[in-house]
Amino acid sequence: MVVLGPTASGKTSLSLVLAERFAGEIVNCDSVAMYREFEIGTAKPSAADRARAPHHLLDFVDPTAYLTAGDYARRGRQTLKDIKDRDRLPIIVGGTGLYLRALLEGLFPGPQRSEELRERLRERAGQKRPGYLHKLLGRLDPDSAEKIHANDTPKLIRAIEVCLASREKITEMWKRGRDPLRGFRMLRLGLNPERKALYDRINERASQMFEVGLVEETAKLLGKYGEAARPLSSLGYKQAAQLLRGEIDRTRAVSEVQQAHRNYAKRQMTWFRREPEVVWLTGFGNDPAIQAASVARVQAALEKNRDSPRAQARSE
RNA sequence: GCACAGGUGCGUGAGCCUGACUGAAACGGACCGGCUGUAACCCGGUUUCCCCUAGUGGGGCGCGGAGGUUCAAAUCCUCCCCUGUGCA
Repeated sequence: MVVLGPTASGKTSLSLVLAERFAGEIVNCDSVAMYREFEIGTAKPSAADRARAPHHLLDFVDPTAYLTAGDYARRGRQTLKDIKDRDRLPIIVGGTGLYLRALLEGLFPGPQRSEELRERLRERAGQKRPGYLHKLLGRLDPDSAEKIHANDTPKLIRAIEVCLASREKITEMWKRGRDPLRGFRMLRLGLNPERKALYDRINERASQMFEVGLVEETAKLLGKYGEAARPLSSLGYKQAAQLLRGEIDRTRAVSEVQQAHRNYAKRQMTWFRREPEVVWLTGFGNDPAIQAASVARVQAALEKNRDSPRAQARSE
């Protein structure tokens, strides 16, 4: 099953209750929480939380390494399979929409990133006129150029990269479809608290992060890895680094982190609204009423699953 | 209480000198949306005074307040209110 929702909606809290109740294991689906040593800014579950259920795909990437949606999907599927083989319930928890989609529905079968190619494209784009990349893609694959906005550089680069590396149009590859996860009946629980209340909680949590040492953690990471650590540019760490460099003061840093989290939550909701078959719950995951409703949903799904012909065939 | 700076849409803040092209740049916010390997990234849109019109369009109000000059004012003039800084 999946527990999804915007930041600060209480996913961790709900998932732990469900894990304890249904012999579950947590599979993280938050892109930044996968990196080691990024603790405070990612609101990772505490040691006490982690003792309540096994956690997977948390803290497994070196801060200087790159992890892509494709890497995550591959590892995630293996993890899900292992949990299932142990006869436990996998509970995917997180807010990174693309990673969740990559895990459940798969990505198209395209080539992996090529740093050299990207470097060259970026360099040339810097020298040429603004519309350069878009025009280039237009020559390689007019259909995809039509779909990607001329200003969206990262997506243009990926499309060009795919076309060049595979000597095929990316739209042709898309037509071949994805490779969805098989062998699971998914139950998706979505947390959707009232916006105003969510924003209040986000503000509160963001300023709390500063109180418990977000800036100190950032300083430590900067000292150890320099700017090379990928997640240093993500929510919270970015502003803490600006504070350390003296570009902004503490008050400003706090309010910018709050703002960034609010904006992020908004975008997450835009993404999740398109997620298929989500059972939406209007409230926070730590709310007992929401937890009770969730337990009931999971219970019902499990019973239905047990009665299904396939499950009976398996048990015979 | 004397001197100077300033009051613009949800916010910051252009425009004011050199009046018409300004319902008001830009950046933010809020909201909506997109995003198939950097995704806590990246990108797009709407909102941005009220009324009439299916729409093109038209009318009114509007840049602290009240008047005035002018064919025409956020922009020029007068007075008033408020804010900040300097001097008493």
